[in-house]
Amino acid sequence: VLIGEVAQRSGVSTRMLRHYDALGLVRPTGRTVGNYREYSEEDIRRIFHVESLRSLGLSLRQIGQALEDPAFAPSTLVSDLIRRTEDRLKREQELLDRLRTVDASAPLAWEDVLRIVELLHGLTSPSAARRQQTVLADAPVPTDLLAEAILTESDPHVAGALRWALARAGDDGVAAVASAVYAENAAIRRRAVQALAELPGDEATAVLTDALTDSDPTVRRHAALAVGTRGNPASAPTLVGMIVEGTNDVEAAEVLGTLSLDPDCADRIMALLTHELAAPTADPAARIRLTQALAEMPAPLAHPALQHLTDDEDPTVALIATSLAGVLEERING
Amino acid sequence: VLIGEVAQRSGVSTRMLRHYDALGLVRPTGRTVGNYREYSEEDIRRIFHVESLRSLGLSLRQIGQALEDPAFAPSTLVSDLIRRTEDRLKREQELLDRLRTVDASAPLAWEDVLRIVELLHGLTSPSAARRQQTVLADAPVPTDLLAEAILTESDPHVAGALRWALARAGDDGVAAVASAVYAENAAIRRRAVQALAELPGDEATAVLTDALTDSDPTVRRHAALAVGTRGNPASAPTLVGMIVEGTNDVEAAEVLGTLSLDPDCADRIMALLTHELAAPTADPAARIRLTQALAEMPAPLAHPALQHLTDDEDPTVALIATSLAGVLEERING
DNA sequence: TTGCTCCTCACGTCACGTGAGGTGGC
DNA sequence: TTGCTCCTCACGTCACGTGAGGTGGC
Repeated sequence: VLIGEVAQRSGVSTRMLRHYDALGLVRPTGRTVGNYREYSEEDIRRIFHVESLRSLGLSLRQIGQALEDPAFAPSTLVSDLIRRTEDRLKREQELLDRLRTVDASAPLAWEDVLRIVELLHGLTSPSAARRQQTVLADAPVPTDLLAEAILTESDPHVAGALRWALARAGDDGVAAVASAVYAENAAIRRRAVQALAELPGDEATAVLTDALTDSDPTVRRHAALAVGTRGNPASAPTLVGMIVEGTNDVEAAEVLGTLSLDPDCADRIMALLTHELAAPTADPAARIRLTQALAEMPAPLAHPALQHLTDDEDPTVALIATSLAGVLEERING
Repeated sequence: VLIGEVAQRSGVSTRMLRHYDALGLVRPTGRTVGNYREYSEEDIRRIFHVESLRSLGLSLRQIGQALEDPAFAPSTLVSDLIRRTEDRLKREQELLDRLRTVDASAPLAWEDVLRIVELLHGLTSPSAARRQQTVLADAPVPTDLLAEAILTESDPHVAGALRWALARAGDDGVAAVASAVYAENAAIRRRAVQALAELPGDEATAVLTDALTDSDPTVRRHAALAVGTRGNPASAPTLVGMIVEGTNDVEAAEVLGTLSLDPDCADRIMALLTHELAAPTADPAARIRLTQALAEMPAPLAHPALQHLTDDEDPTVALIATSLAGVLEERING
């Protein structure tokens, strides 16, 4: 079989078949009288083997070794190829993300492209200081970049700066992070809720209210503090739970106090608090925190409850209740 | 600033800085008396611009144009880069899949690698005939490759051959496709259920029973036929539904007949069938199919029901009921 | 004088495509 | 004779690394 037909049948160009010959990869069995390369069926099978190995990303040199050297085992090379391919895949994915971000900014000139790329480099720098500096620089960071950065930032200071910048950016900040409240990754949901907590407006409130039923406790707690501050009593059970568990309990108690400016709501919160205080499973430290939380409630409701706790069987609770009841009395009388 | 310091500050090798100079990309502003390249701060800024654009995948030639030619707009090039990157990403992903499959087969020699790659090419060939031929060839296809192919095969004939090969492969076939019953993609779940339907054993039955509550109706129906055949009465409502809707109704009726060999089950199925027949919303064609299905039920139960339908207000139903009741009488007496 | 940095020129990498210039078989 | 296939040799691609051989400033 002459080289042209082999090329047709195998899909390998005549140029490459000659190259394989020169490298010694596939030497045609014979030559015609006119010095034409003459391939046997066995040669052609070998060409297909070469192409098979090429489809796995082996270099021609590696293919040569694989087909010649019996001591050259596949295992090491294959796992090496896997590692390298994973690497390239990751880099290509990062490149694509970068390109999409640039494209989304609809640059009119290459200067615009350079601006975005530099911002991007700053925001994804391994140095937290550099990231911080990029956020706080004079050039405002586009909202979508801020949102993206917020959802992946692990350094608390930089995260704070990013949230501040997002809040300053205005209305579209909410839209940019809102969808992340429904992300699969809990860490992303937490960051989204923290960012939304600092953004005003009904839209943010609505999404935060959704987050009250999140599967992740930290998300629920961030949402409860934010939503409670905005006057939604649906946050009350989570806030009481925070006091019981001792996570951000002081802040939670304050928010409950704010919510209690509404009389109906105050009644319901008092019921929750006294229920937890009376629970047989309540641990002493939790009962102390609950007692302290009562002081944030409206005096007419809190005072009788504290009065009742002054002869609690836990002496610490009794002591705190006595003290707080005194403070409330002064407040009422003074 | 001399070239060495520029290289340090920018991270670009002196070799490349000279190359940029030769290409005219970044020409250092001056030369020292000793003919050393002398870069200005402006030159260095330009180097960073070049690196920014390189991080987007532009070639040096494209960077030259971008920085020189004001008419060379980013938009076209950027979307072109995106398209090419998506392409490469896809190819890299396919390569990685191939490599992982090869690695999973733990090849000891390159011949083993070649075998797997050729099977893989055969199974993913765009030609259905080629795929079919690969499945039916003498060399048995490893179970995991069969499973993968089954879940993506769209040609019904090839799919049938794949399921047949999987059933012949023995026990680990179930394990290989079972998890796909919980895949997100409904088409994959359908294929998994169809494959499991042809596999014997309690494990397959358990997974198929799970699929009875799938959100996709086709998945539920395939599961109901399979699970019903294996004697699980939980499939009955779906099977009756298939008769009402006229999808695979004959087969569904047969399976209901088999289930009715158990007297308790027969009573429940009769209740479902007569309930549907009496439903005020039942369409005429559905009532005909339900009437026909009664003939598959045990004669002592089916006969009175058919007798009652002989004076149905739908004359077609009445006619069929009369005829089937006659057949049953013959069967009872004969 | 010794190290160091810089210079230019040029080859090698890797898998090819694309000629140029020439020849053999129908 | 004409068109086709084949031959060898060799340059170009693209972003580099790595010399060789030489020079200027501390």
